[in-house]
Amino acid sequence: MPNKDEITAAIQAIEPFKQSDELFKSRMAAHARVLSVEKGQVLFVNQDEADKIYIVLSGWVKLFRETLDGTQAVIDIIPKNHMFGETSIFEDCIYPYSAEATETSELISLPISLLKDGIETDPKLALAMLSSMAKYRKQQDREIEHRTIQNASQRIGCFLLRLIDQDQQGPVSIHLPYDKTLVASRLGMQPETFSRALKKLKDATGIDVKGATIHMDDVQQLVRYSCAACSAEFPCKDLKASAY
Amino acid sequence: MPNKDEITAAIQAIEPFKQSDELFKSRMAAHARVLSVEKGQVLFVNQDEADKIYIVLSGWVKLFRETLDGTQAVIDIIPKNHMFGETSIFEDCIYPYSAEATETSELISLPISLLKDGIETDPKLALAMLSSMAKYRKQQDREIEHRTIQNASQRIGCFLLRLIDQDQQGPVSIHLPYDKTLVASRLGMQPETFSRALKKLKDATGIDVKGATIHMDDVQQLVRYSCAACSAEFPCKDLKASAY
DNA sequence: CGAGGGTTTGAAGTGCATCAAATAGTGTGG
DNA sequence: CCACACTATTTGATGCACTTCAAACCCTCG
Repeated sequence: MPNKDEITAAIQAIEPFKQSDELFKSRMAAHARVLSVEKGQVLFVNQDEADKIYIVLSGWVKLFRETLDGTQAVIDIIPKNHMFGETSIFEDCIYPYSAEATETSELISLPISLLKDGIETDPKLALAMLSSMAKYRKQQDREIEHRTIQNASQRIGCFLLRLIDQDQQGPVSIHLPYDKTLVASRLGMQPETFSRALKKLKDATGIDVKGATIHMDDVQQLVRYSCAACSAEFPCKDLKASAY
Repeated sequence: MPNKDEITAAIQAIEPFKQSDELFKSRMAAHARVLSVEKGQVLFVNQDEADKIYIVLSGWVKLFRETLDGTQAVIDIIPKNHMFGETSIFEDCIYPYSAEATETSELISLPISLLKDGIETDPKLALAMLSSMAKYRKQQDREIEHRTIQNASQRIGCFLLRLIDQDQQGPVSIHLPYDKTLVASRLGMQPETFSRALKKLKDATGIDVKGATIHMDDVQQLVRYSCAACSAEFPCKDLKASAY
């Protein structure tokens, strides 16, 4: 169970809050509630009235939307020290997606009204939010690009590259941050397709796959394969934020 | 050739500028430059240094990125009275995409520094930008969803629905805003696929297609077909902004 | 009328999804 | 420590959706 200091630290770690008013942050910390959730627990569903924002302390939260027949589209998977639910501030306080813990996780929740007030009264915070929103937008644009021009194997390769410290030279080991099934949905493909595409990636680049651990002698093997079908050049600096 | 009043009106029409300071807007108007561009003319390319933002007065501008081998991913197609290039403010003033006129168009350009200053000094403008950014983000989220769970025909149907005044009852006629080839790329499919998928949509819903004009007796025909594979219900209010 | 671009059609191939089933891996209680 | 139950992952077989390449058609505009 996190104590006050850890809560403060978590709030401080959120990108747009870093430079913001200390008083504002301490007010947030004072109103924070810690919650522990089990795997599969739903935090809210699409179109719910939004009264809280959440910060992930540990574990992972999947954001998604689904159709009446249950087909679902994963929008994002939120890692430790990131926030979600905040976009609803600009949308009549309605969550634009559902949120579910993908494993046992610890979160903190904060009243959304606090953040809303903060943004409206502290111009510096508003600017910081703008900047983080713009960054997110860029990621989404790239996501659309990837799904348009990269095939399944290349998308996996690209995903792996974003898990690496991008300036790294020489041999690298990567550990998948969560279930292969979840990675697959994050990349917009079926688990079966993921499995086969990973094998294809292995044959094409010579990477070494053992369970959830992937090893390669040189990052360039992957770069050549995946970044060929992308408008950006490796290292794709701005995307590192999407990593974990 | 647009005169001063038309320029002022165009600036005034941009969503985030509507409520902003009059002085700011007149300063913008004073610095505005009108430019006429031919079909195919490139305004800037991905990674160019960004010194201007643009507003479309007439015609259409395609935003896209492309890989070394020329494959391109269309990010958006900007209609009249909309702005583009402004996201670069938050990204070291580098354009994150290329821009090309898809037909003879009239634009105005504004120094990006003006907008940047405006956002930093006028909190109201910053909030308005935040709000419009959030709206755009929502659209992009939905775009990803569509490409994940809708097939080609459903995407076309959804696109058509967004061209309609969504509360409309009874018979409707729609005219495609631009080339079918361009619509296809906007929806992430090949022209051939578009052609065949449109025919399939016609067979499935009974809509009437004549060249670029599409007629139907009842919008519900399309709604049943397309919105089944979407997490949102018709009318999808917030997406109307993406229409034209 | 002819040229050229936009659009459609046909034929063939590829990639991914789907369904079904086998296998590997993990945690549980005995 | 083993056997069982359950889940994650892989594999196989098959089908459908979309792409690709090629060619025909259509429309518009000089």
